[in-house]
Amino acid sequence: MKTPIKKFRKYIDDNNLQVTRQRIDIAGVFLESRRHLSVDELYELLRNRGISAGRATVFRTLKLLNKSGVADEVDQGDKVTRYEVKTEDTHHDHLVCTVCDSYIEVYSSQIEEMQEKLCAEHGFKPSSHRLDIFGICLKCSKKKGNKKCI
Amino acid sequence: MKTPIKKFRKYIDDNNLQVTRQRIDIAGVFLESRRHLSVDELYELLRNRGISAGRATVFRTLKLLNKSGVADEVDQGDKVTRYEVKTEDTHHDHLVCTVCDSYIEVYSSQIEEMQEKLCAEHGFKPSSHRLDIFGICLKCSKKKGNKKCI
DNA sequence: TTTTCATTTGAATATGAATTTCAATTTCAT
DNA sequence: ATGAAATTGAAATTCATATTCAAATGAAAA
Repeated sequence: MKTPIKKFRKYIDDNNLQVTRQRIDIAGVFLESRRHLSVDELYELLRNRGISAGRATVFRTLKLLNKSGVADEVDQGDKVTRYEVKTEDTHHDHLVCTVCDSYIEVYSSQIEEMQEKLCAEHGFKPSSHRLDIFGICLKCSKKKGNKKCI
Repeated sequence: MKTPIKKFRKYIDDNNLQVTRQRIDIAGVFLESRRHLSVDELYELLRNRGISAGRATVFRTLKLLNKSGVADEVDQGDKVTRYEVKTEDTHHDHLVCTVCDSYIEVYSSQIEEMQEKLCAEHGFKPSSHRLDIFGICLKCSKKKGNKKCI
């Protein structure tokens, strides 16, 4: 099992790209963070840690991480593309809270199987899918106000 | 059971809006079409039929149709918001072909049930969801070239 | 019908995220 | 160290979405 950072370095090698300070810094902070991050969010996170990197570089590095198979794109339906660290284990779906924007990652092999069956019935060859359930998380449904759930 | 156009008119009435030529024309063409339409696509469709309406009006009318409960937003993951006529029957998921951009609407009550269960396990109150499976449709997988499937 | 007042329209403009440009800088191999 | 090639990042561009505002239209009153 290869670590994300090794995967990233391998991709860089294989494609005759260079290992630069920015790429290492950006990948490092991204991989540590266990959140869904947009370009701007990651850019700010880097700034807060005193790491200098331009937005364009953050943007390009996230694309690179995605192509390396280290990062997955996630679309929370708000027109902003975010990325998450691709887990070694299976694909997962999301329960997205519309009050606090937090999310829970879930996985159901039964649902996956159903999907396979559904595709087969239509002669459709699936390559990826996305299941997002929007609603209200436990914390928020217990609260009165509209404060963020952290 | 109310027809979509009546629903739309009721919404207009209830909100002290006006029934205008443009709104009727735009809603008419949208409801006839059985496709997913973006603002620009619907705008072009209208032009082709010799119906004059500005992009801004098409944009606003689609929002209005959405609020009326006549149109649903669909996100094909390509950063363009499209709308589809909301069906009377249950919600459906999509098998989206990444070669020709066509899609098949599918529905599986079993998958829906699984989703409910999954949410319940996490104390999550679902309000909506989105399941899109991306892959290659039957027609495209039979073809050599990359021509559109229509 | 004519006046009055609010709503609607649509061309133009603004917004904002995604993406690209390009000159300056950095990296790597020699 | 040198030079070719890749990278960086500020600024510009693109493109869909959203808003502005003056002119047009609609509805209600006179």
